[in-house]
Amino acid sequence: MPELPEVETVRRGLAPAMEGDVIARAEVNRPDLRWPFPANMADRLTGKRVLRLRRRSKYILADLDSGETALIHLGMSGRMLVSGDPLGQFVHDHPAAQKHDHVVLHMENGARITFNDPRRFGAMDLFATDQAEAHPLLATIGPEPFGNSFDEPYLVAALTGRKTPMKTVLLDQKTIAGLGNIYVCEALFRSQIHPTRPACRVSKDRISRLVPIIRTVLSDAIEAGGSSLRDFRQADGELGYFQHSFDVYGREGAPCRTPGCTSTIRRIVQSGRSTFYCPSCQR
DNA sequence: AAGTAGTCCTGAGTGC
DNA sequence: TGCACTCAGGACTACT
Repeated sequence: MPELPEVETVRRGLAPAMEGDVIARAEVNRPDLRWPFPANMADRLTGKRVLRLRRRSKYILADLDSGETALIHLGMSGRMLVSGDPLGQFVHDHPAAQKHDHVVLHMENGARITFNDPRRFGAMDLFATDQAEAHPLLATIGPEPFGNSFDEPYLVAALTGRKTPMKTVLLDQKTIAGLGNIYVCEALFRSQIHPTRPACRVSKDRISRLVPIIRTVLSDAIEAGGSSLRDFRQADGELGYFQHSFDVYGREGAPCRTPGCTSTIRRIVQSGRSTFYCPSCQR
């Protein structure tokens, strides 16, 4: 469930506890999540300084002073807990270990980072920093929505000739990085594009509107995540999925919020996933 | 090549 | 109360 905004919120929550500090000890409680952890992961993390935390799509990347980069993917149910931060940004004590605490990073500064993931769709990997762009998980990912290479000409080219439904195309990480089921539904609603419409049959005008709409949908959510971050700092330190209000996602049968529209939100299934949309507003 | 279906996993929710 | 069942979904793999 964590999509780009949630992952960015997690990255921002981890940064003050990790950037510039040394991993004093890495506790690895199982051999794998979705895939086996890389060989000797605990040893390769221990004693390394985190130079910076980056994000690419839905992946968090921690560049280490060993020349390696640690990749963290939250999958569907992954959460991060920050506790015991001596800088006072996370004021609570270390909590008792929970079920599904798979990896715990003990920082030299006293902070503790706990990666908890009940469904184990998450992942971790380690590789040479200068090989990051060639990593199989990162190599085929499309442009970042906030990057310069995501613009109208790019999106027009990416949609041209594609008969695939718009919903499916935007969910494809090769088209654009970081969108998941929720924000695709929201972006299509705001741009009034019907989710089943073949990509090649969306007008250039609508496509050009879609570019800023995707950015706004995501930045609104990041802003909401930022406010929940401030709450986390006072509360339990848990970083992951946050409450956010949606126009269509999860609102099957509820009234459309477009002023003057009397329709109710519908749910259909596309390639095995729920799509929510307004049958009147989206064409 | 492009598109779809199946797969992994656990917990929450629902119906009987 | 408990059991069986369905659903959630990111992203890979294996088909058509």
